[in-house]
Amino acid sequence: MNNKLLVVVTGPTAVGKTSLSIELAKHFNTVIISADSRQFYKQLNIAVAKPDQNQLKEVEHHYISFLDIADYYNVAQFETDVLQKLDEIFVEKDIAFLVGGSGLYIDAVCYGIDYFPDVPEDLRNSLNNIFEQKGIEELRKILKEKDPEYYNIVDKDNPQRLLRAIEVCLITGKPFSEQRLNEPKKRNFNIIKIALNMDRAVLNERISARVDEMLDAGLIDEAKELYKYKELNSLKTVGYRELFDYIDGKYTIEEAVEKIKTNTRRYAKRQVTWLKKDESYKWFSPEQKDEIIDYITLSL
RNA sequence: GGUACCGUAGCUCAGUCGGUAGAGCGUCGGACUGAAAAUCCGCAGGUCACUGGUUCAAUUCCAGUCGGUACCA
Repeated sequence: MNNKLLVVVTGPTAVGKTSLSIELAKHFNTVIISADSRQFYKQLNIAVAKPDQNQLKEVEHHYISFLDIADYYNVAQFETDVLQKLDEIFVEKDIAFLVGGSGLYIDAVCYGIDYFPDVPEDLRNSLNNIFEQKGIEELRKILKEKDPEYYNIVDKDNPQRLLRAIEVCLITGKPFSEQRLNEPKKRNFNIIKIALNMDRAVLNERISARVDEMLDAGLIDEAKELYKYKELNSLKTVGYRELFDYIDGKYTIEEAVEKIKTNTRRYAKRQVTWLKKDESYKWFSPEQKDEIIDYITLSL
């Protein structure tokens, strides 16, 4: 353990993570690592509320716009990448910020994630085909046979959970549950974790206002440009999906905008649910900049 | 002013041949180890516009009042 410090700054979407973290990074004269799984992609800009050019100039950011929307990427890769990047950063700096709203990605950096081999694309495709043709009951049947222990605890209504467990069983030849150690890994730096939140009604208003701003900034045009890639995983994203449906004539622009707002609210709620479970977060209002600086300073 | 229809959950609406009600959406809560801005689960919520009448019993039938919509003047 050295005396280096990673400061996590997270919270629901639209709470004000970006601008606050830039002020914090400037104050501590250091860099920001993004933990926003959709800001990774260079073609996604408006809907994912990426920091703008000026903000990116003010503070050095890592892991923003470093992937193509067609690239395959995952949490485990992120863990590896960020740990390596932190080694580089901590040569010069004593402190770094990890900022974003993707809770699973933050946890992978802080606690690690169990190792599993990559899944060949055709295996995932064929399992998806089984699901589409035979339904979820078939997935349950397969998993029950391959890994009865995990079958007992898994959410049996959730196709992604079932599919993932089956995948791992098939590529490793061992039950998923056996390989899921779920033990926090040791890090050679200290970590403090800050979560930002505010009154839900106020947050919901901010979400609504931000969506309107995105529309003014040209969100519809951005969606039209990306329409041809709509099947990519990276485009299964709030703000694009709803507009793709609008382009398809599924609903009016007004309906699509309402759906973006609703889905963003739901996303924010899921983020808060995830964070509340982790008691290591220290909660602040985004206005408590001075208190946050004091809190970080005490940990240095 | 007249006629017709309507007024049930936050919204859109179902329903009860009279026995105090439901669905979708939203809200709220939750799960979640390689799709995570993804995926999945759950709960709550209604003086059935108001007042009176008939009835053992009215959200339901009747009358009036108020509000809305359409058409006629």
